[in-house]
Amino acid sequence: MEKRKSLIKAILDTYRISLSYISEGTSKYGIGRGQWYFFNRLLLGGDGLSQEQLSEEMVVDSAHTARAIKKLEDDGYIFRKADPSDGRKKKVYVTDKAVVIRDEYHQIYKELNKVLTTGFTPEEVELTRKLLYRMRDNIDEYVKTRARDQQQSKQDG
Amino acid sequence: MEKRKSLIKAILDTYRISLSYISEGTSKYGIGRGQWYFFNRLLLGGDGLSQEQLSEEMVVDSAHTARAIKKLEDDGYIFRKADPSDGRKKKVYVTDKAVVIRDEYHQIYKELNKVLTTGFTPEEVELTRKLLYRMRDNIDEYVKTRARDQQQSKQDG
DNA sequence: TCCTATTAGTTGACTAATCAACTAATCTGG
DNA sequence: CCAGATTAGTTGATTAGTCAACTAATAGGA
Repeated sequence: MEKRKSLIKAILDTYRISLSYISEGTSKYGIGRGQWYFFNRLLLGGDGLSQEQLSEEMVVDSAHTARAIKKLEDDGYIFRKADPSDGRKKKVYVTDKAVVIRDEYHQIYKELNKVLTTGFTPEEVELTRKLLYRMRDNIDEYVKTRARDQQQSKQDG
Repeated sequence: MEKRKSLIKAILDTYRISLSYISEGTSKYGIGRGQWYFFNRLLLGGDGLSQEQLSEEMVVDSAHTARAIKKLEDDGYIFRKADPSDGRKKKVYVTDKAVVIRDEYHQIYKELNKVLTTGFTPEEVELTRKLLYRMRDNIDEYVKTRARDQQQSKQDG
């Protein structure tokens, strides 16, 4: 890993430093490093997802989702409702307590975005976003395809 | 966090998925999710750093560095030598056991890089690298400046 | 229908990472 | 030189996240 050459090192650093920034901002709401992205998705991106959907979208284990969602529920930010059409599923919704802090909470991420892209032109910001999602989709596709192939070869014997 | 809009979400996803890819590759050496980046740095980027330098460069707590380095030491991949010029410091070096697997180990990251940048032109790869490090430096600078300011205002009363 | 396979969620055990408190060594100002 | 401050590293307690084993509900095919 030569210095300033590796893509994954830049991603790792940016993730770690951003996380310390975020958790400082969210800690006053009692929301920790393991919950902010769930809360974010539900409060700013829309609620009513099942835990399975959340796990898939957040790219984390369902065990972690269960515990993170429980913490947000205990803290009064979300509630869960059994899905009437499927007794296994629990759909997750934000409470009024969450809605009240929405704009204030959103600021943390708007500010982070501003810090990350300091000195970027609007075109550079958009370009960065596109390149990042292309990388994200590349590795996602690769890992999923490999998992499918392994599943297949197991079935084939 | 609107879908496919957020920079931090793309970074988070890419980090998580890449990590699962990496740990699958490194696990056969007994190197886990918490050690690969230290080992990478020492084996591919040069050894002889102190734990403090490693913590700074990897952007992790020194407590984690101590434990990760201890694990790599227990597994025989690295060794530590007291710095003769400063009795507090322990410099970290890779062992022969590590050097032997270098090329093979390096492949994991070369392959990851290839997967991440599938469909990228060489110019796009270079551009991505530059944009990522600019973001990394932006947030790093911001967090460090704020830490300094807080330190300052504490001293001033 | 009923038997099996799959899916959603939970729990326990483990590894990863942070924060705070501590020890020992070094540095610095008087 | 020496007393107080800083630095490097360790340890304990806690939170974050994964993996495996489990329960309960659903889906699907004979």
